[in-house]
Amino acid sequence: MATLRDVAREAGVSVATASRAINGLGNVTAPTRAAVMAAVKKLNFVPHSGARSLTRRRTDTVGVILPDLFGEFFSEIIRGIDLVAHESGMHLLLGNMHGSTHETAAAIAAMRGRVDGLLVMPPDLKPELLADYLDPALPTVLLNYDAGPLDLPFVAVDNYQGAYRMTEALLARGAKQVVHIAGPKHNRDARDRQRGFTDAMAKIGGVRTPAILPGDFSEESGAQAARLLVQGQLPADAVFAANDQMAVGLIAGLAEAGKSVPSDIMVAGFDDIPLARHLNPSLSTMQVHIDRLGSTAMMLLLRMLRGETLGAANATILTPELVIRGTTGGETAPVPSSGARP
Amino acid sequence: MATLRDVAREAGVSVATASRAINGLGNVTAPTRAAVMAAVKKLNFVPHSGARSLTRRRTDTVGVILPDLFGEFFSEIIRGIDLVAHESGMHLLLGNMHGSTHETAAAIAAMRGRVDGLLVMPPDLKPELLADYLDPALPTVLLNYDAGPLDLPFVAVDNYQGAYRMTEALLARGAKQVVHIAGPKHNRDARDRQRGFTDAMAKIGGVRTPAILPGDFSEESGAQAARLLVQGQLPADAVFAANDQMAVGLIAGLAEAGKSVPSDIMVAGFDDIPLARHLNPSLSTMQVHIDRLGSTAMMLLLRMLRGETLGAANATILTPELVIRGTTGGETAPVPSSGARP
DNA sequence: TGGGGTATTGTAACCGGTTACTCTACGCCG
DNA sequence: CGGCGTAGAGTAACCGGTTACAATACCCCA
Repeated sequence: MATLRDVAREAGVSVATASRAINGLGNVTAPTRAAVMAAVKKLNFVPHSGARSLTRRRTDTVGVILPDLFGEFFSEIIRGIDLVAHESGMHLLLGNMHGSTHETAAAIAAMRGRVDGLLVMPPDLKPELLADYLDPALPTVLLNYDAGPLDLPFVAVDNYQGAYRMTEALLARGAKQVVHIAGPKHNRDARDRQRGFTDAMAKIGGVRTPAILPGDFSEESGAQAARLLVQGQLPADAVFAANDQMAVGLIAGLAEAGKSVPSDIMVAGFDDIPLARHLNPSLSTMQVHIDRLGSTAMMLLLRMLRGETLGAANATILTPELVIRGTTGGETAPVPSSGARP
Repeated sequence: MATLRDVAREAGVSVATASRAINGLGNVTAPTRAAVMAAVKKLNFVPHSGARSLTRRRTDTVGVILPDLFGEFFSEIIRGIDLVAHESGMHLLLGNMHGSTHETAAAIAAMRGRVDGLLVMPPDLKPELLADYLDPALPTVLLNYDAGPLDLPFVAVDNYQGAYRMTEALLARGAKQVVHIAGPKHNRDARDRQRGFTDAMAKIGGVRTPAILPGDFSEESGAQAARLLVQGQLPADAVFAANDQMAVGLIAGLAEAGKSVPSDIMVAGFDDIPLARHLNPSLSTMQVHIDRLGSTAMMLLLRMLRGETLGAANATILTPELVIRGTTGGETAPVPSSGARP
């Protein structure tokens, strides 16, 4: 692969001149520039981004560290980030914490020198650990995580209010005994959603200790909850799952047990993953514009990269919207949505 | 941010010794190593990956260039790639061609000096252009693309045989008039699937010119096809869509028109996206293990990175499997699947 | 006790660009 | 016609690591 030195030699100029010509800086006569460009073409020269970023002290890349890189939820986040990043000519370096704390540290460390800023979503990491891992000099925006004393800007979903409103809606539709399927115990989103649920049950429903079944955000744990519900003879006329995935599993489990939704029991989820509207009956849920989570965070990061100093005060809280569909007795017709590929 | 020089000074050794100690090479006494490590801890030193890769001439990163970064299809590919890459300690740098040829060139160029190898999926790029863009010295594996004379290794799905087998299955289930909804005209996968369909119709069904409706792989184009089918009074007892997305739109469109699946008309798709099994009735389709597309390509790339010379002869063709579900009158019960996050 | 061998450590070049600073040559002015 | 200002081009330091090679120190044995 040709280097800048090769180009300079070929064009009969110094590396400095070659560099200036290629980067379109001033102080280069037209003929000189032409000669350099000819050499570039001839040698098929492409600047070595690694070397370039070393001296420029800029990589034009942002690191994205998520618990996972796939699934509808993360896929949407990445899409939101990419939308904004691409507009600013930024590249995305993906890191994956694969669920382990140790991996998280490694992922963050591996980013050093490769990125100008970081977007991190550490749903079940302790703030102290995060402080250890992060480089204070590297602009960082957190996703769904308020780091408190670390004073980092973040973008989050108002899980508490969302859960509160969904519970309220279920009660308004006539449910008396609403059961919640919780998410992972240490997961912040899950805890906030559970709080919203219990508060709404207490304040609106007048129920002090509503029934809560364990879950871990997976489809299987939703099916498991259905079994508990039916076999345990738990009285319930509505179930609010902490996320859509569990609601999907729950519905399948209920169907197996011969319960019909929504006539026997109403079901609601949280997130509005694309699948939600395709179920039959379609799933009532709290709509989170997941992609906005990513794009908003990326915009905050861009501001930091431009030199602004941002902190927790610049946090953006996204409010989810109530979407009533078939599983709570709303409209049932599935709505066609976006395009896609093979 | 502390540099290696800082660490060396702090530990009272030379940079060379510091480097050796940090990288665990030999020829460093225990006390020296301890001193260096203490300095590393104290200064919170993290090696600068950019600088490191410049001298090592290795980045431990692979570039992934896809038409898009999101959606269930790409998300699954990324998952497959990550699975293998992560095991080998490799990072993923994502590039996006955003549908434009010019962007594709830019994306590939931006990878130079940042990655050790490339995974590229250029579904509608001309081979000549690809040859211009790619660096012959950079190990590259193509996804769903046989570059012919370029002689690059690739991983692809046997679209022809898959479509043939699905058509065969529909005929075996008693369909007489099978209609195909095609994908984008210039898309290779789409064309191969169409060929498989027409060949099967001719050889098995004895139909020389089967009905084919236009489509573009999007859900909306499937709904559009449903309208054509119903309004055009096209006689059909089965529809084979070139991908699942279109099948989803088709089913919604048929429901709107009062046609019931599978009793009035059978429906089949291709890909087996996660959504397929959640539909009601669930969608019959050709199961492609999309993640394997990614993981297999990554494994080929790893071999090249280890020094093997691979070409088109090393291509892997994945054979999709027939999955009969409710939309062709098979089993109807939805099957719970994998876990996920909020 | 001196010489050879080995284990540690240091010096400095290098990866491939960028850029501060220097040098040269030219045009213009007084 | 001499001196100054400036544009164009070159030299070399530098980004932050790695590593070939040189230098030093230490050990052992004859």
